[in-house]
Amino acid sequence: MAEELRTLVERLKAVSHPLRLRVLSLLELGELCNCQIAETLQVPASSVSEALRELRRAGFVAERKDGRWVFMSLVSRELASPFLKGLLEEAAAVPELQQDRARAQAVKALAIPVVCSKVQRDAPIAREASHV
Amino acid sequence: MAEELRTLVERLKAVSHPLRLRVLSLLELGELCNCQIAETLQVPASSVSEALRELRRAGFVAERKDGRWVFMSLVSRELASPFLKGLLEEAAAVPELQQDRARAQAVKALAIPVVCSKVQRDAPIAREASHV
DNA sequence: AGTATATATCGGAAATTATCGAAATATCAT
DNA sequence: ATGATATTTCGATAATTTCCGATATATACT
Repeated sequence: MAEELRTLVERLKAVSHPLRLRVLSLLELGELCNCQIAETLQVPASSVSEALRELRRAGFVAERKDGRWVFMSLVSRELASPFLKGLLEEAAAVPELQQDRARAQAVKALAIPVVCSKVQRDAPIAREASHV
Repeated sequence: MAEELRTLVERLKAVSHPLRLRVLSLLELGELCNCQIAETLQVPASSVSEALRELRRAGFVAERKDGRWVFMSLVSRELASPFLKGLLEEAAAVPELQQDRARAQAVKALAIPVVCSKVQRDAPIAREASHV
C-alpha cells in the first residue's frame, strides 16, 4: 500500500475510537494534562496516555512538557487538516462530547495537583460495556 | 456510550480502511457499479460489496438499482458532512487514489457487461500483504 | 539519597475486524 | 422455466485492536 494512503488511513483510525475522540474533543478547551483528562473522563491514566500517543502520532495533538506534567493541545487551526477541521465541527454538536467539555471546565477550575492525586487515589473504574 | 457519539465513531471507522477509502475516492468520478469497482481495484466482488455496505451504512454513499446492476454514488456535496468534505479534499491529493481514479476512467470507457464478465472470469487475487 | 507523583510502556487476554471463497438471492435473456 | 450473471450474505480463519493493571521512567521535593 502506498505510503500516503497508509498515512491517511492511520490518521483516520486515530480518531475512529470513542475514547480518542473524546480526548480530542476535550482539547478544544485548550491544553490539558493527562491527569485532568483521566479525571474528566473517569478512565485509567494509562488509557489516556495511550490515546494521546495515537493522537500525537496522527499529528492532531502537540505536547508541551512542564516538569512532571505533559500538557497536550490541539494543533493550531491553520495547521489542521481539512478532515480534522470538519471532524471538530461535527464533534462540537455531539451531546456526550459537550457534557465531557462541561466536566472538563470544572476540572480545570481545580489546582492540578489536587486533580492528579485524586486520579491516583481512584479505585478501578467499573466498565459499562465492552470497550470504552 | 451515547448514541450520537457512537454514530460518529461508526462513520469514522467506515472510512478508516484502505479498501473502503479507495472505493469512496473512486466514487468522486460519478456512479459506478460493483463490478466496475472490483475490476478497477482488482479485488473480489464480495469485498467491494462489503465495503459499499459499510459506506452506505455510514451515509456516505447512495445506491440506484438498474436491473442486475447496482450503481453507487457519493451523497451530494450539499448533504455531505463537514468531515466527509474535508476527507474528500485530502483524498484528492493522495497519489495511489489518483492512480485508482485514472484506472477507473479506463474501466468506465468499456461497456459494463464486458467489465463484469471479466471480473467473474478472474482468477483469485494474489495478496501483497495482510489486509488490503 | 529517598520518597512521591505524573506519564509512558508492557503484557497478554478478550473483543473486534478483515478477508475471501462458497452459497444464496435477484434480475435478465432465451 | 432454464441458464446466465450481478450482487449480497454467510462462514470460518487470521490479523488486529482494545483495555487496563503492573511495571518502568522521569521529574520534583525534602
